[in-house]
Amino acid sequence: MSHLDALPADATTTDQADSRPLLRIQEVAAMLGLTTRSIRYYEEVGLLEPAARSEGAYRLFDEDDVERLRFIKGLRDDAGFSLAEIGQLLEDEAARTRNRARFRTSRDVSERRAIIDDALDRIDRQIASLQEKQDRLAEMIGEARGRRDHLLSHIAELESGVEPAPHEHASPAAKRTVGRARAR
Amino acid sequence: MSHLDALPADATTTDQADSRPLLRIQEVAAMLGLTTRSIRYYEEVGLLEPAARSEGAYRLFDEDDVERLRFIKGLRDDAGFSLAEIGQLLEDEAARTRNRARFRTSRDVSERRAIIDDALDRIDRQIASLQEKQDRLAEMIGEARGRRDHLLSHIAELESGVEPAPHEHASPAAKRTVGRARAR
DNA sequence: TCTAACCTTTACGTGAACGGCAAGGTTGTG
DNA sequence: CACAACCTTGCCGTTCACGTAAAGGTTAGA
Repeated sequence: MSHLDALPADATTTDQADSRPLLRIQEVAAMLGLTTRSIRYYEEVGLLEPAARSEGAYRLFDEDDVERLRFIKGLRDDAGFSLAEIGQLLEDEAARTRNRARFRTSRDVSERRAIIDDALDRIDRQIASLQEKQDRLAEMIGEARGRRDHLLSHIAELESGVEPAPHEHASPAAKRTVGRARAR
Repeated sequence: MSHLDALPADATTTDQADSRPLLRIQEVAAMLGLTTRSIRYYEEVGLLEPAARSEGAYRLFDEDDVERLRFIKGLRDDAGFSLAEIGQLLEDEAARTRNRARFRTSRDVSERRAIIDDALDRIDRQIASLQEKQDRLAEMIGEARGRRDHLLSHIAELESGVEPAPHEHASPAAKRTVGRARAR
């Protein structure tokens, strides 16, 4: 299912009151929790290109632009990618997306197929990158859990035989059966 | 020549008869894939404090320091936390580590218990942070998979309505190694 | 003892990712 | 038409996370 916001019909832009609502930079920024400066900067470094410009050169963003920006923000905030890495992940997807519209009318099947395959490859790379990052995170969580268990074993040690043991690192591996107080 | 005063019998660079080996900054750096500058910087911003200094003020790192640095690197590279956030996660764990020395000598069980409980809380917060980040990553992966499926449906659409394409593509779930070295 | 290879602090430089003006043009509303 | 509230480009400033010398002290080995 889609994840698009149902935005109010009230468009502050040139109301061509039809298919695609176009938003100005401030609206997009507020909507996504970005600053206008950031959005302009992303454009400056080639991460996106607004769908259109008004007569007076105002940037006008469509649904896809917003979606793309949301993705960028996610990659930056949640995944912690640099803008350069994000650029790699997005590559020239914008151009490709535009191409998709162009080739929708194409009757050359193999060409259409090639375009879609290309997009698929790119998405697969995106997923692989994210997955890789998630795996490393999982590993770190595992390590943290290990440290946690280690501490729990110390607690168990305290609660049972309370004498201050000689205590040097590395407790016996037999201490694995520590009751789980509360995890996660 | 500097003043040679009463000096604790050890004061060694490479391990002597001492139980724990102390490493110099370059060794630690090479070992972890960090630069010496980074390590000094982390100390500068309060992320760690080397276990000791040599007589000539060389930084000397023990196992715990290395472990801590490895954790910091993970939080930075894999989880994408800023050094400020890492500082939050590590809090004044350094001071707590010093407390552990007191802990070892303390015979007061409730005090020992308190120290451990505190450490446990901190680790739980670390895990929660990592978990949260992992959840958001999972969400992003889900969205990417959604886009992928969408594309696949387009492919199916193409394949059903036309004659077979001359050459085929790689299998759908081919896991391609996107082995990119991280910059910096 | 001498020396190469480390290390120290101090300090200025740098790229990334914006923040924040200024000076001026554009848009919707009264 | 007036005007506030947007927007534009241009440009300089800032924070973070280091890089890169400079000037000198320390350590281990021959």
